[in-house]
Amino acid sequence: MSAKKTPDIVIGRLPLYLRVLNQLWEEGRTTTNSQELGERLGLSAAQIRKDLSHFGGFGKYGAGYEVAYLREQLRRILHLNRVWPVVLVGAGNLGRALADYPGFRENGFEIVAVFDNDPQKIGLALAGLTVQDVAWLEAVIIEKGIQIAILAVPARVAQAVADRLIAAGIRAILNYTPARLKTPPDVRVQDIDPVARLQHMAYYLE
Amino acid sequence: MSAKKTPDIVIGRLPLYLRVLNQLWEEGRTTTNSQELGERLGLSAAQIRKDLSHFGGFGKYGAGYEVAYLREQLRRILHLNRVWPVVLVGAGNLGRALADYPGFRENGFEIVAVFDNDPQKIGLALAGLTVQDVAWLEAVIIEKGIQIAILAVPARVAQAVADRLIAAGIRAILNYTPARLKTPPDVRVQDIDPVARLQHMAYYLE
DNA sequence: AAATTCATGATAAGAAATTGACAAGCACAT
DNA sequence: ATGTGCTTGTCAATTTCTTATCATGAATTT
Repeated sequence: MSAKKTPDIVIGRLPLYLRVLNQLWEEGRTTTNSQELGERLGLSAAQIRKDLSHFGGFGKYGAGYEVAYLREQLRRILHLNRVWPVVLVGAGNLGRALADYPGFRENGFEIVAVFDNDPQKIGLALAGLTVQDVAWLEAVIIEKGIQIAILAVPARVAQAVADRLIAAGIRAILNYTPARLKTPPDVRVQDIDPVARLQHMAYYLE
Repeated sequence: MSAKKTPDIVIGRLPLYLRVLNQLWEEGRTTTNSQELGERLGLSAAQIRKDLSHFGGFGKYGAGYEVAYLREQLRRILHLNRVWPVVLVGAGNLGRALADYPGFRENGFEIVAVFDNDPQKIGLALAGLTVQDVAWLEAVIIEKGIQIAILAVPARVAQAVADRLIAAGIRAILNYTPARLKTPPDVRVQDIDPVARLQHMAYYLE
């Protein structure tokens, strides 16, 4: 009776599929197939069909997939048929670049509040928002029912801030710090760790 | 006679091990063990031992690992016993934040040149460097023998710039654009895709 | 209307990664 | 010097992930 959960690794590929479908859509294409998707993504056609099969049959035998329909289904599966409000903690160089980045809003994630603890930064205007004192972090998260946070603070305070975020109701953290966050199992963390990525690639260089 | 290659997924964890070892080192610890490393990283002790075993025996039976020694070995394996010069292409919001980020230099990667194609940005001072015309991209890469590039340009020109980088001798690209780069097999790409990460996490929210 | 073509979705096979278990071997205590 | 305790490194077992195969069913052609 175990409801076979879809593997997380499969979920992680769905955003890639969605992005290619968005491209195809912008190119005016109405249909595609697993082979084409695979070529664009550098994955095998079999894998794409297998991944999609976890959620039901989206294609037509002999004809492939309708771009608009599959796109819509993926958006539904990933819960992207809404705009998710996001809090950004940290208004340093990185935080400011993130606040200005239009890609979040364009893809369903809207930064609705920015926090910092530096009096010099509090009150600063940033991408249409005002940097707020981190003291009000919990109040804003609770009031607006926000579930997603972007963490762009110094590594040494990352865990403490994360704890506060989680206590206030945050369930997903995009972690730009190199700290390994300890979180309860129902809180998701994704690390953005460019240094680790460079180090990974350096292995293959000489 | 096939020299069993170490799986890429293992290589990808080594930077995480290294970071924890750096922490332990800063804390003044001289020894550790697979269990402690596992706890700090959220991995099983068995996995850490297995990963390390790909490169030989670094520990002592009954006693664990010497922090300084294991750290040094990992740095050697990852080719981090040197400073890698890096070119940064794109001096927009993101590029500027990356240029200012001290973490690259602190971990063995030094941005030695920044390029853009916008006349407004060319000549700008940026973290001790001057933004150069992207026309000179190849010349600088070749002259300095650079193998690593950070790509922070608009998505629509990402592939074209990547092609130029590769032709000039770049072998590793840290790709901040959402484009899926097509590269020869001997060129490594690591994508930094925060939107995809948020979408991944959104699946688990309600 | 029947036959052919085509790409899916399901299943099976294969490959890869993780976990478990334990002999090996060093350090420390006796 | 011998014994005990502890953690590694390896091998085997298990689990997970990917790839290959093919019957199925829709669309198009004859």
